[in-house]
Amino acid sequence: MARISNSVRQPFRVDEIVDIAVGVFLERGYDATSMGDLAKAAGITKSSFYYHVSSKEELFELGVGRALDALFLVLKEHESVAGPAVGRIRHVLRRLVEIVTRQRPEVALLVRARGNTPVEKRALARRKQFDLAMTLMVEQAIAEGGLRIRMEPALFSRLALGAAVSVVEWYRPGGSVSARDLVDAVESLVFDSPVDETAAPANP
Amino acid sequence: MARISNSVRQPFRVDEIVDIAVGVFLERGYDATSMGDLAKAAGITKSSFYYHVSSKEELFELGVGRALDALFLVLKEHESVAGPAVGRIRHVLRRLVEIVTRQRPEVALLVRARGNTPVEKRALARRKQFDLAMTLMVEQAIAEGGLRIRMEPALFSRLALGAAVSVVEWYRPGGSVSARDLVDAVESLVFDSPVDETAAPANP
DNA sequence: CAATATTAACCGAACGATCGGTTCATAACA
DNA sequence: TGTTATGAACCGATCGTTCGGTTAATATTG
Repeated sequence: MARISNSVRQPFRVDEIVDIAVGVFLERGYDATSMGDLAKAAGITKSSFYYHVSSKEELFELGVGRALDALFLVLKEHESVAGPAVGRIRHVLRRLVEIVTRQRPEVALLVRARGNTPVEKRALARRKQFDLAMTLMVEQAIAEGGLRIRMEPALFSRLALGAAVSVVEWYRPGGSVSARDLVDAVESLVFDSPVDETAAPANP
Repeated sequence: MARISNSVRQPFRVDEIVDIAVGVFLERGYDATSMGDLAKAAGITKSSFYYHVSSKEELFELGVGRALDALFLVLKEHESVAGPAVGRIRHVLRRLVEIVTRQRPEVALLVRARGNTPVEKRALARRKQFDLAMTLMVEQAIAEGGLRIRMEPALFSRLALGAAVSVVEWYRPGGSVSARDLVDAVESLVFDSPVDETAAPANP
């Protein structure tokens, strides 16, 4: 009926509320998740849940904000701005997979957004900036002669990022494939050839 | 107020209703789309819409059914069962991209399903069978010596399919990239190397 | 062929349930 | 004692769905 004693349970912090929310969003999807579901997952009532966040949309903003912040931080890392563009692409791709494994719920919230509301539109716009940064690196890598692809740079960028991001829909920590292996696997899929290219040369 | 004259407009067929529904689902998402939205898109009232389909869930079933039927038909094609496994994988992957471009709304409905309801669970189970078929081909290709990958077959299968399927979220017919180019691009991403592998050999 | 009966295709209105969100009282903390 | 954190009760809106009624098309009958 009122506040819970600190000796029983510490009061929620906002980031804990967001943790719970994005976790349920990951499993059930954003739209299919009601505020009542989230409150139940937190073990409090809906009205108590609203004490910590002002709206469902705010939870979305906080969630995707985490994902977008993590993505753009990668672009500022030293390995993302120094050296040949091919190496920078490899680094960003590897770090992206790491983020997907570590912040899976938040990334899922981002990549599943349809742009139905202004808030979603803003998130998609920021994501588009990330894609553009990747495309620019691909173009630079081609200019440097370090990358030879048979498609437009934007398409290569989209497919590579798509493969990396698709991981959010099935990866489970502690599952049969480790996060480290996953990073290597995505890089290998994009940069290595699984067939003998000397026999049927794709990049002559 | 009642039935529309045939001279004005032909009555809807069920598949036309499904066409409309999956189209709106693609843009707004299944959960975010109300039956009223669908009726408005069809130009009839909500209750009239219910004359053609019994429930929203039935629309989902009919939609994902289309996608799953198309996928499993690919597995029965001659090029999917004859010849070296590498070639069969290439063919299935290319045909998958074709289906993604041609039946984009239906595929989107399938890959976005979270398994929240029994109907969704059934759809995901069928999809899993398709993934398994792909994995088996990868294993066979490795055994034949036609495929050399640095990861588990199931992982390679998931990433390749993930890259192909990720296309549903951005491809638009008549856009900057044609469906044919897209098919080639996905195959190239998976089977070609964009870097000089003789310098830094990944498959020694 | 004209009258009649039946079915197909639609609409307006309303249903119960659930949605996101609010108000207010109350107990614990500082 | 004022602030913080909670629960009970509740609100209007919207959801998927249903129902009663209406008209166009079609099949049957005389």
